[in-house]
Amino acid sequence: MSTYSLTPTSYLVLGCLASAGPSTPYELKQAVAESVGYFWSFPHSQLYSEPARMTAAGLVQEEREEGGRRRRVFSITAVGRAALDDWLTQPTAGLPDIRDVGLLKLFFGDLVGPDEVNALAVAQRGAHEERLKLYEGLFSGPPQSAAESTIGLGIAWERAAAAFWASIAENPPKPT
Amino acid sequence: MSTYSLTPTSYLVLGCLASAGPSTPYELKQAVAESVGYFWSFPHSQLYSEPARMTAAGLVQEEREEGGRRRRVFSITAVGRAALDDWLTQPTAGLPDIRDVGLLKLFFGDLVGPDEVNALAVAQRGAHEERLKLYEGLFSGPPQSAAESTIGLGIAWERAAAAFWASIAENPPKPT
DNA sequence: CCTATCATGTAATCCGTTACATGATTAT
DNA sequence: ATAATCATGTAACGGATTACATGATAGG
Repeated sequence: MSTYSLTPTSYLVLGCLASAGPSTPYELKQAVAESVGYFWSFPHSQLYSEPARMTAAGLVQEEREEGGRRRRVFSITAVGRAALDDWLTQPTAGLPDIRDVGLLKLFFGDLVGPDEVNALAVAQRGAHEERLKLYEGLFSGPPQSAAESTIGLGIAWERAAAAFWASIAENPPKPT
Repeated sequence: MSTYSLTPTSYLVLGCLASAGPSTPYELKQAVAESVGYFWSFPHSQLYSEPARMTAAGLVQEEREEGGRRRRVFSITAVGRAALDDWLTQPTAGLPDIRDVGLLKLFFGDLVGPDEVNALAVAQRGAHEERLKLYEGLFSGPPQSAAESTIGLGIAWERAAAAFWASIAENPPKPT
């Protein structure tokens, strides 16, 4: 047997197929772009290769449309659904790395100078505030689903990050 | 010419070499583990392969110790330092994805049920609080350097995330 | 009709991870 | 001595990104 293992991307695709029903890669791309893609993005090519890999593993099955373009339509199998449920049922206490390029530059800020750190802080603050506005404009009322509730963490993160960079800009760290 | 391009990991290594001076991969590993590794971690094997790649590109040079174990010692070259300064000087307005596995599970929470979502929220809240305590214990006074100031974002993030998951646990999203 | 954009897909490369493996050093 | 742990390194695999490429549709 192969050492095939499912990545978060795999489960993302499985979850989308379970939620939205049979989909073409392009439909997946669109669905991802306006929802989960806000906090977990990747290029569209993976929405072609990942279902293909999972088809080989039996978690997903592929059909072709009859007429016209004969696009591929993927749907989740019972095996795939079981794997997804297994994964969703494990609570996951692990935390992600922040892996923020701006923060990495700040970390090495002493190698350059306060001006460069300040420019970085201003740029980062602006970007976070912009993203915050985008998030705040997405929904009006309280979240209507678990999926919608995820935006809350996005908003909290952007607020925290914008405030952090503002404080860096106001009170730049000076090396001793 | 090769299409060699520097990744954030490359700059991380360059920055460590610029900050700490010539280092062996193991010294890099230790330095990373107790500082930048808190928000940008990777396995130690990359601290062997990455300097090797950069040596080929002329950004870093390698020497071997004389006696005993003849370990590799890497040091940044003038070319490497210039590349690092270039990178540090560009302000980087780009934002990272959150890419949080727990958040991904929450996103698909409607596929399982409120109990599973609650268990997830409790586990995530606990993990974030634990990490928060770790961060808060690292330094006593105000940050003494740009590097130390990065912990501020870590703390802000953990607080925001812990509060978010607490709110999910208290007020679980119910699908309509 | 022509062209710009959307839609759909493939190929190749490479970074990052996982796994393996072996020298040194310390403790008992 | 010998086990255990720390230190150091390599090999191989595969997922993720980048780049390329072509088919449809709509607008002018």
